[in-house]
Amino acid sequence: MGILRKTQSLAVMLAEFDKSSHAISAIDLIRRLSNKLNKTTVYRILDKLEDDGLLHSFLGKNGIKWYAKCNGCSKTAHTDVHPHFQCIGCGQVDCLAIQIPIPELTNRTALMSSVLIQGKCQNCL
Amino acid sequence: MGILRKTQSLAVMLAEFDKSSHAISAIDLIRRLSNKLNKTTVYRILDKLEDDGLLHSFLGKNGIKWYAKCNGCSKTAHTDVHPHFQCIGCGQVDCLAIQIPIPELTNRTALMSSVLIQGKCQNCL
DNA sequence: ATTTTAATGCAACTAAGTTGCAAATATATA
DNA sequence: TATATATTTGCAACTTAGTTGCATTAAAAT
Repeated sequence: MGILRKTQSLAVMLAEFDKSSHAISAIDLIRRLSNKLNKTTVYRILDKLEDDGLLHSFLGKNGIKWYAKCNGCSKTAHTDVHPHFQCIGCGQVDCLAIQIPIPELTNRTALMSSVLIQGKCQNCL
Repeated sequence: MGILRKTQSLAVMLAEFDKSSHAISAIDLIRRLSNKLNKTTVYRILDKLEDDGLLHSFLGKNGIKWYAKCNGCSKTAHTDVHPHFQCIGCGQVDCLAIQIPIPELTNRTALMSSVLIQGKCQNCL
C-alpha cells in the first residue's frame, strides 16, 4: 500500500524530488536528508511513492537503486517505461524520453525490459 | 591482469561453466562450489576470466551479478554485447543472440548499454 | 480531547561483495 | 629433481546497500 498520511517526512522527500529534474539514488537521498530523516524512513517512503505511481525506480551502474518522478503513471498501472542514461563523467542519471523497441523473442515472452545507457552528458563531453 | 597460472580452482570454475549453457550468478556459483572453493577465490577467478575475455558479466534482477561465456571476445576488446533474458518463473538467465539498436541521443554520447529483458522462458509459459 | 492506526527512529540484522595477510601451490631457475 | 620466487588461495574481518522488529511518535478519526 502507498501513502495514506501527509507527514512531514513525506513533504521533505517530495520537496527533494521537486528540487531536481534528475533521478536521485536512494543512497544519495539518504545522505542529503540525513539530518532530517532516518534512512529506514527514506526507503519506506520511496517504496510507497513507487506504489502510488509517483516515482519509478531502476538500477544504475553497480546495481544501486535510483528513483525519478513518473509521467502519467497511476497506482494501478506503471505505463511510463523508458531507458535511463548515466553519465560516466559526473554520475548524473536521467530518464530518456525515447522508446527502445524490443523485438519478438523466439521461445520466450518478454514482459518487461530495462535499458541503461552509459556515456557522457553534455557537460562532460 | 587475467589468469596466469593453471590452478585447480580455475579448472573447477571452468568445468562449472562448461556444464551449463546458461548464465550463472556469482552467488549461485559460490553456493555450488562451497565445498571446493572459498567465495573470495570464486570472485577473484571470475574477475580474471572477465579480464581475459572468456566471461562477461552483467546485472540481473535486484542488481545481482551474473556471468556467462563470451563469444569472440579477447583480452583487449569485449565485442560481444547483447541483451540478457531473465525468466521470472524459474529465474534462469540467458544471453540473447540479438542486437538492440540504440538510437542517437540528443546532447549525449552513448558509449555502452545494457538491456535486461524479463519474461517467461519456454518451460515456464 | 481521546482513541485509533499509521509512520518514524533506532538498533540490529542480512546479503553481496571486498580487503589484508599468512599459508599453500604453481612455475621458473639452478 | 630440488630450491627459489611469485602467484593464488583461504580465512576472518570489513564494507555497503538495503531490511526487519519493535517501541515511540504523530496523523487522522471519533
